[in-house]
Amino acid sequence: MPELPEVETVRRGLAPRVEGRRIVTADIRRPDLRWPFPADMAARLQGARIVSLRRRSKYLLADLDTGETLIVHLGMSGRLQADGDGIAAFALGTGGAPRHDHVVLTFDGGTRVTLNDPRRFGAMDLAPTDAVETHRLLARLGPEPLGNAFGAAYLEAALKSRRTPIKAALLDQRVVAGLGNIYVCEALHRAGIAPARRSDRIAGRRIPPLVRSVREVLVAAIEAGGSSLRDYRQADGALGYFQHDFRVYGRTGQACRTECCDGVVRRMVQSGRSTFHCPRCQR
DNA sequence: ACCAGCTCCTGCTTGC
DNA sequence: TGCAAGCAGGAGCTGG
Repeated sequence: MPELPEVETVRRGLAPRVEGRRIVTADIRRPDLRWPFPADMAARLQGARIVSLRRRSKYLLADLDTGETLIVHLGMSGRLQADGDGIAAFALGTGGAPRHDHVVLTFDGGTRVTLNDPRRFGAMDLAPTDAVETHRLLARLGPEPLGNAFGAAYLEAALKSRRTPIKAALLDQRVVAGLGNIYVCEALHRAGIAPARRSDRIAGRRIPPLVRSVREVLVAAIEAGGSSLRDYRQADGALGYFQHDFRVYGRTGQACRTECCDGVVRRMVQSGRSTFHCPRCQR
């Protein structure tokens, strides 16, 4: 599913098409995704103008001129795609109405934004803009990995009290918000840290390179338009292409891409999730 | 308090 | 070829 780089790519694609635009119709085609929508969501959206489209972690936040913010999470398989203002609609199905188009917003000027989510792990909710950070889905999120609050001092303190493997700690959204399985694997590989290493047993001198690796892999992925594995597409339907730059993710049995390392990428399972790593250069 | 495992759902891939 | 099990990028919840 979309991790931070994918959500940011979608935000950048959508923002110029929806900011300043008014929602003419909100077609809510089912009552829920992971959780029920607010019963009056359509009424609260219709007529509202989107002032700005922001991102917090993996959440898209559309601030409305009504004083509310629309919160969107794409779960594992969610897509948000725009069409109707000159861009061709991305072909989702083979004729007929595409399956799993759960919410369709039509804007003045003709732009249409469709939320498609086969697995329905996604979410949508409305909250007062001035209190959106305290919404139950956002309240416990850690710092943005690309923001100033995420640095070596912060991360060292956060890891010191945790006995879980570093892989699990970086996946924990309370530690740092926005990383998922792919980018944790990639960041740990770039930092040369073994995914199974206990968080509280990582030497202090190794923390700054880890922070740097997290930032580098996210920035590179955003520049590449995200990673397209199964479901993910950019807002205009285009594929991301960072998956071609993976150094470990999904590369079981292939050569490690670290310079001068002759290791082979291995897959293991940590807390039920696949971890890809090079046992040779990650310690 | 912390942490591992389960769970929601659909669909693609893999192996027999 | 057909079928069923396994697996997938998230994350809240439960129970040890």
